[in-house]
Amino acid sequence: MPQAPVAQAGRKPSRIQLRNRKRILEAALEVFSTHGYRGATLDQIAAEAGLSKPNILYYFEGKEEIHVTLLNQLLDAWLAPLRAIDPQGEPLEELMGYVGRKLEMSRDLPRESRLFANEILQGAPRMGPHLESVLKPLVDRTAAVIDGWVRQGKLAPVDPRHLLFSIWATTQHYADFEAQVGVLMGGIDVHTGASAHLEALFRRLLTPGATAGSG
Amino acid sequence: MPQAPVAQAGRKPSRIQLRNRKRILEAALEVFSTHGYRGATLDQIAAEAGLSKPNILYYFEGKEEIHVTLLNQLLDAWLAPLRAIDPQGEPLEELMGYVGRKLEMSRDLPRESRLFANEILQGAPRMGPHLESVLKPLVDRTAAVIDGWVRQGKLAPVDPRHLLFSIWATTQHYADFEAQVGVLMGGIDVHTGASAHLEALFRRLLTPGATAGSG
DNA sequence: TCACTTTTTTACCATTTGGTAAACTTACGA
DNA sequence: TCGTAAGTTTACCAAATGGTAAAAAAGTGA
Repeated sequence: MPQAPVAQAGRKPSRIQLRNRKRILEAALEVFSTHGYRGATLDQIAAEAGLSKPNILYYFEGKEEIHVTLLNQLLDAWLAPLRAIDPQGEPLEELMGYVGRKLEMSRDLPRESRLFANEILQGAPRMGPHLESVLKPLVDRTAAVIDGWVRQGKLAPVDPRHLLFSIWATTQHYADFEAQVGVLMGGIDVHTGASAHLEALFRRLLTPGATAGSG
Repeated sequence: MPQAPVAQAGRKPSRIQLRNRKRILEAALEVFSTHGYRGATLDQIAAEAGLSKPNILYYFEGKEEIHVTLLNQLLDAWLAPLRAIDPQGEPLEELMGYVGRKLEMSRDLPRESRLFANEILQGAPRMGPHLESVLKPLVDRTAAVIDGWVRQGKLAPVDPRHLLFSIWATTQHYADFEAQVGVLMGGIDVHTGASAHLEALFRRLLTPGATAGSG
């Protein structure tokens, strides 16, 4: 038998298999995140990975499998900071810590951010189920925690889901819209300013006390 | 002479020409905004516009020209709310009005939002110059206005550019990440909640007074 | 109605691209 | 060191896709 679809059947992945699958996924992250699913080609990924196209198809069943593997594999890492929120912790500091960690991820893992942004932008055609089964339960749980904090008076009243949207939007913006941010900021010291700004933005929103808002 | 590139030479566009160019751009907005530049095909645009592919190429020189035309043509509409900020107005209300208008645009013109998001995400390969020549001067001017307001004590201290990033990110998030928002919100009444949330978020940040922030 | 221009359609092309067949090479246990 | 399985390469395809040539079909002013 030629071309045995090593894909995901065998149980003991060899060292070569491990190394090459990792190479391919790394290359695919680079290419998919800059060109989107449709804009990326197997040839580009192959070149980036230092392998031939047929060789790539020896390790993955096709372009789509590479993409889905990447997406699902990275979602866990992407959501780690959200899972790290401690319901027993100090509410304001837990959330501010979350903001800070998300901003750091935006700086350190911009390709992952853009990969997800591309996928969601186009209607999550290859990740819809995963959003339902992984993201939604986690968000529901976190929303309940935040609601509890609000009811205890530890936080100013907020809609937990809209709060999360704001945190995601503002932090990931620096990765996803880097091309625009770069033009407008001259490229210098974006992170420090962003950190101070988001710190103020969310601390003011969440600190309980005087109810700012006139109607 | 066959196939005369009517593209942009002649000075008096006929009624048919006007109508068909409009149809094509509308169809292209639909298709490009959902699939991205590379993911969109001329056949899709043609089908959506109710015209044949060669007929589309009678009105535009190629796929790229359609895309660039759309982008540059829509950028003005997209930036209108920013231009509408009145340096003579009441600072807090000018900015809160801007937030509200941007959120409405996100709700009413989600395709435009996604079109730009797609382009920026991939490094603005077809809009880089326009960002420099149109967006940057406008942002520089607005930043100066906001800085003035801050120095007059009419606003709490903020970095104007990071403020704008936050406003863009939070409002456009509802259009760009609609697939995700839909999963997490069940699709009901997103706008009302978003409006209240962003109102609180930015009003608290910008209202001058006690300096919240411990570090 | 006629001559002429504008618009549209019918056939095509050349490239690109995801994917395959099968030969060939390398790794590795016995 | 030999045989087999794992991995890689060379040579291809078929479909999709951006684009063109040229003829046919409207429009249009005189």
